[in-house]
Amino acid sequence: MAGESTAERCRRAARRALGLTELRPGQLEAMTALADGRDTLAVMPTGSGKSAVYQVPALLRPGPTLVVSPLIALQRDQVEALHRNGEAAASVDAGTSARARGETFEALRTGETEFLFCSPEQLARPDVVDELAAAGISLMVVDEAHCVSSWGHDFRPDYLRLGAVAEALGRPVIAALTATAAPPVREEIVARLHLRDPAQVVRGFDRPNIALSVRRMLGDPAEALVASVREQPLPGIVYTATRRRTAELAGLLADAGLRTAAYHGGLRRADRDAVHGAFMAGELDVVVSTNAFGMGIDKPDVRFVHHAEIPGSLDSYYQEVGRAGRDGEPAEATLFYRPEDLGLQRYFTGAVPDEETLARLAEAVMGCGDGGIDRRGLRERTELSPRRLTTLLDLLRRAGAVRPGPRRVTPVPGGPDPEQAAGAARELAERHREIERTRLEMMRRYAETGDCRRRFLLGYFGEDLGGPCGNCDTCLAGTARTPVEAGGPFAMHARVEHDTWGPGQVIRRDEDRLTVLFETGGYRELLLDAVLDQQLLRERG
DNA sequence: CGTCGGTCTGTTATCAGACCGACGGTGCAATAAT
Repeated sequence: MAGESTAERCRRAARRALGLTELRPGQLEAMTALADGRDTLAVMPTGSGKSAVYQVPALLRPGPTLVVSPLIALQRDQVEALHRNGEAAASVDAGTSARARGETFEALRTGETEFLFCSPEQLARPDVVDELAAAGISLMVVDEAHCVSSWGHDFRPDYLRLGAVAEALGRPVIAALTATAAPPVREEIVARLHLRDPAQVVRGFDRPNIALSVRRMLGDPAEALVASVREQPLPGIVYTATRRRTAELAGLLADAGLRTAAYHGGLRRADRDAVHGAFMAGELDVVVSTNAFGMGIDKPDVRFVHHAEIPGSLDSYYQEVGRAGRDGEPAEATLFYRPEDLGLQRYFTGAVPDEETLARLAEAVMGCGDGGIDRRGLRERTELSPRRLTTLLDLLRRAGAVRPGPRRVTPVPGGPDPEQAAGAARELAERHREIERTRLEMMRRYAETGDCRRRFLLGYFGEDLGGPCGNCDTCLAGTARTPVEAGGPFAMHARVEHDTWGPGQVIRRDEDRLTVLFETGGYRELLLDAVLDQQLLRERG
């Protein structure tokens, strides 16, 4: 229809294909940007219709849609949901037979299938990338996009290759979707996925119905935690830091007469599914879990989320807490805090690759001349696992030494020699670890603050809650102060620069101190007096 | 980085404390044995 605006076309498609009569403002904004061919980063809470954000533009744009999703279970859920709407969708994973694979790609090429779901690991296979390139993917969606930042560096390094995959696919429009991402995580998603001038649609992080509190523990919190759960409306989730602890706490809760189960990544598939299913069906009062329990759990009536140990960042914490009270009714989030527990998280952020291995790898690439070497050959020569190889190659790439392509890895002409490259790569890894440590440090400050917890948390995510929230322990105890007047030097959100940590932004302002998020230094707290006396910061326009 | 469990040690224990090493989360894919 000539003259019809993109937004109007999105509304109509949403109504016709998905039966959505109302669109939320953020939803429409993100859809419209994508339908107009603009890369988009959408940060929207679960339950705000993130799927529609990519499905509507997918239907409006010619060419099939690739959806990258971290869990096979999530891929299947989404495929089923699309089938229920009468849309053609499929997924491909390691369990897909060669024959089914062939048929799926064929259907994608002919336009019979609109949506294909797969993991980042599938996209590390050159044959899969070739098939998708032949199908002419027009929209690439990265669901749970915060995984790029939280998993890419070590656990699932194929997340780091998605930007290169997009290039190899002829650079379709990219949609990055997530429920939780603090400003530096957003920046990393944009950079890693090579988003070009993306529309950023960020909708409210605040979940005012969740009461926040921290209980400082001197000894083992188990007893206090069990007592607290017994007084609490059910159901709920208890997060622990180790697998062992899930069984221990689940046992204590069972002794207290609660229907409870332990959950972690080491359980057999069938047991995990059984716990998940029982929790969703309302047959369990409490699931005691490691951080394995989470993505894909969208149960509206979770009444509490307790943490028996501190998690590694506010990003993780808020993601886990966000599983409470999705129905909007009152819910509780309590952190049982012991400073000793920070040690485990410090260990988790630990390892930096050694320079010798990096140099050996750099040497192996450079010793092959300009034509480079394929990944298989590199694996044989260096005896590194595929995962390790991907992680190290990414560091060497950022050090300007190598170009890791889908098949071959080539040296950068005129780049640094292996020793220099290894040194630079190691430094990048060290810097990343330091930033991780500052994120843990922010988690600790949340646990120890006497100020309004919600204001602290939202400040971390880049939002300014005007005054104390009235629904956290510090507000109820009366220790939460009203925020310092805006204005003056180094106001909230002011752009600043530090000699060592480079450019940054003020993300929090207390009476006597500033918290600044530096691009290269991570989160740092600076005493205002010292800042003024020693001129530690300069304000930038 | 901190905890846990085992072993060692010492003006000889029905013992206490030091010391040491192992261990700790998230899932994909691919493979081996039925």
